[in-house]
Amino acid sequence: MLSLTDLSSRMECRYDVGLEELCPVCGDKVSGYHYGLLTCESCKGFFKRTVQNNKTYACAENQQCRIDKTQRKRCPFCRFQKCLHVGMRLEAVRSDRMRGGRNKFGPIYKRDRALKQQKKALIQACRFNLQSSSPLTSTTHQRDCISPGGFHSVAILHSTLLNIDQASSMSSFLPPNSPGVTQHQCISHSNNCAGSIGLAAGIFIDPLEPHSRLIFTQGPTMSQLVMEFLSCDPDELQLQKKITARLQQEQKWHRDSNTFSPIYPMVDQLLCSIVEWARTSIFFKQLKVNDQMKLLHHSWGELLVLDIISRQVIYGKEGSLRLVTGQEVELSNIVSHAGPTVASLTQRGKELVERLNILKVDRQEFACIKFLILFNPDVKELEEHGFVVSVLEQVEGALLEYTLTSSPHHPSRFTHLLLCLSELRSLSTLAEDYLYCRHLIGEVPSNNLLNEMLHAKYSCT
DNA sequence: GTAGCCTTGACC
DNA sequence: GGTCAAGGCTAC
Repeated sequence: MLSLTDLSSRMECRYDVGLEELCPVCGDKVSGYHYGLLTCESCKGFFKRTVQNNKTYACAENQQCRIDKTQRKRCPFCRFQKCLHVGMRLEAVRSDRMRGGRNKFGPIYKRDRALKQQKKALIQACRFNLQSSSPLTSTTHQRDCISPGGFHSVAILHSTLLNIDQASSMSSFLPPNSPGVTQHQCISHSNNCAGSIGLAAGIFIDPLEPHSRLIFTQGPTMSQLVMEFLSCDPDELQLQKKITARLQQEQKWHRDSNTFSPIYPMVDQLLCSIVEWARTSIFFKQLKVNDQMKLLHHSWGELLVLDIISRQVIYGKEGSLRLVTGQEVELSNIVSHAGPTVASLTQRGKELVERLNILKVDRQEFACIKFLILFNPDVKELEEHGFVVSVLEQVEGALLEYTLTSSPHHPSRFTHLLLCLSELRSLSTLAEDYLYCRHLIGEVPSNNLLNEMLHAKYSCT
């Protein structure tokens, strides 16, 4: 059982990881701001030597070397690519080698410090609020068990992330993409994701000059980042048409079968759209496929619940549940026909929607929350844990700044959003447990993404 | 070549 | 005068 204290200590752990500041390149202890961001002393020196001496390295492997404290010396090529990827600035290395003084990043460092300070204060306030609210009950001991060895079936998600067409229903969600592209390859060899990386790190790669050096522009503002998150969201109308068409096709296919409830294909289609969203999203698409899978196996339930909840806030009507197909179902109908778990889920979901409606949470904030859920540094054995931490910090910073700008008279808005996220996580646990129980009694169709996700989550118990 | 420590100097 | 992010020095 997971108590609120557990949840709180996990949040504490996660945020302390952020606040004690590990080097985003190698995970060593940070010694200060160097060349645009907080890094350790050795990566600072490495970056300086590389740029000052105009060094060129080659990778003996496949340019996907893991860079951590113990292995950072092994591959300078991948280490330097990672330095650039996390946002170290070439132009901060002085060409005239003048010592001392301040550079033009002073105001950026100052703003970053102020944001970190404010975030720390708000998170502490949030933690205090959490500890004084009622305890949660759930069975999420398996949440800590995500590991590559624990997956029974990873075929559908893996091929979806690699964009290999499956016989399964999700194939229509998959536009072309470069399989298995890492952030290193992305920066050094491809312009496909220059827009996203550029926005994230203030880097611009001239599309007409693929072999030109990186051109550094002014760093992105947090509001730019929020807009980037929003632009990753699929168009609701297109999604509605696509899923409706797929469901009609499946209905024809299974016309003679009355074994499965129609809700499962819909959940499965929602999961496909979530995977597709993640796969093409800023930051996520730069991760290695193994890390992508680990993050999605961990967060699919929360993303699913958020998808359903946000649709009610943005498009829904009071007293009814709006489906992704655009249909409306009376909540009273659901409650009267459902068992106690679904009735409880419906009631708690309704209350959460009411809270979000009172807060008037907008699409930008929902877009940020999706990234907060996806980039979870608590997921075990991430190869690029430092990158995930760094993205999470950027998302938190962007959301905090957005709430302070859009609601200057409501400084605790960020805290309220985090509290709503906490309730959403609790709801997700309940929903996942429910789905897994239905799966055990054979109610969930096999060979689909939902089935695979349930297996991945519960296989290590 | 690496990485820890030292020196420098603009900004507050 | 203190701070801190640059470059420099040097033992390994």
